[in-house]
Amino acid sequence: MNKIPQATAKRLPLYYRFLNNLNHQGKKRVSSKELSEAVKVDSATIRRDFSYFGALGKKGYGYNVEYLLGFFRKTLDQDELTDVALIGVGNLGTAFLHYNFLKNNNIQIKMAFDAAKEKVGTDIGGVPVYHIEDLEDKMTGIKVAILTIPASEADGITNRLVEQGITGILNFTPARITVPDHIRVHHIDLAVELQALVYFLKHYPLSKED
Amino acid sequence: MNKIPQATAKRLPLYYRFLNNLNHQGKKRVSSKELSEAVKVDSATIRRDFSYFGALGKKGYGYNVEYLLGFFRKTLDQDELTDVALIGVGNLGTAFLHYNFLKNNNIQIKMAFDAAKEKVGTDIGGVPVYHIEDLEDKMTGIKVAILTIPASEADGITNRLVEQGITGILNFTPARITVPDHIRVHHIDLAVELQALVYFLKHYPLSKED
DNA sequence: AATAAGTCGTGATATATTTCACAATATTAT
DNA sequence: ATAATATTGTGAAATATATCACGACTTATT
Repeated sequence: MNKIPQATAKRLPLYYRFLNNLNHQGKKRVSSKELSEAVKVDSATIRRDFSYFGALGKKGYGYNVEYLLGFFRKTLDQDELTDVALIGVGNLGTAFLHYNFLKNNNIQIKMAFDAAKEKVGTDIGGVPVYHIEDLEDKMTGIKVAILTIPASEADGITNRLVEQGITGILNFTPARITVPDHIRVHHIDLAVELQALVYFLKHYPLSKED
Repeated sequence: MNKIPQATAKRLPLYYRFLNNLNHQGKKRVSSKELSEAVKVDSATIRRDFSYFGALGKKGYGYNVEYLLGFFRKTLDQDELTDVALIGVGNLGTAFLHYNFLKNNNIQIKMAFDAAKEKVGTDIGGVPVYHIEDLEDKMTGIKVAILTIPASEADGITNRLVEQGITGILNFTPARITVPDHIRVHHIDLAVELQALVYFLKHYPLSKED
């Protein structure tokens, strides 16, 4: 089952969300062409992506929205809830806390940490904010963390997270953190994204979108 | 000159920032191996990336930090300033406004727009906030926009940006916006990123980082 | 001066991803 | 019923990216 290409895996949450929208709109069937226009992914790519999970559609018909949705729900473990901790309740962190992941997703931000006294003890978007000192005490059992702290804090906090037994980190700091091999880190660097866009605009005019 | 792979282009801002750090630390030379450890990119990939720009290093020595930095400064148009407008001054938008892009970068957020009266007229991180109604009036000459608004607003605002003559959009809304072919859109979907990380953790244990 | 160690640049290869294009099948229209 | 149209699933080809591995050259060491 581990033979799904990573590029495909990255598109699954996107497909899932759009199928959910269609379902709410009461749409019963959808073709790869329609889906392609909605999510801006080539229709052949969509069919190929789906095909890794078997023959989910019907020739000449398309895909049954409800069936496909149900299938992805299982595949993406939408039943199983994943608890996440957020470290750093600045503007970016707060944006995450207000994002209602539970609405469509299988992810729940269970707690947040910050060093600022005025934030500790509050509730943001229903998520309690604890002091960063209490990380080890409070975070038992949580395997995924979102890092929205200043770059200068990244290494120190990362080490504590590793110590605590984390398995995945979504790193929004510009620092490229070092972790043992068994821990997965995804980097999202807002400045790099913006710079890359500007670079593409200057050097790859008129090309297709990313 | 347009033959640089996109994957390489996406890493350039990253290299640039780390070279800048090294330079500030007073380091004179650096090898692809050292750089590899810092930015977590395979050293052969780094050498290949650099090689698209010619022979920038010296065999047996490595790369001269200052020279390489100067080279990238030119290549990445670090001299030329790109003005950017930010649409939507919520938590995510505010995070961007506090990010000091000018420090290391060639990008300046020149203005921001929001619909909330209490935000209009203020200055956040040195960036003036205008009312979204005034978008067409104020935004003349700006070619790049960051979209940090609710998904429901995405299509409407996008159309106005297209009308106004935008060429690039960094879209943080979950909506996949539709634009004419000559406009480049990069999507960053925070929920998708988090879901993808969780999916990888469950289905691709122990693999290398992304 | 000779040797050892370090490092680049790159041809070749491996891996990953996307896209084409079409047979097979389902639906719709007449 | 029949023909026309729509759409999947996938082999094959194309494209894109990453990695290996080594000759050539530089620097450091003895």
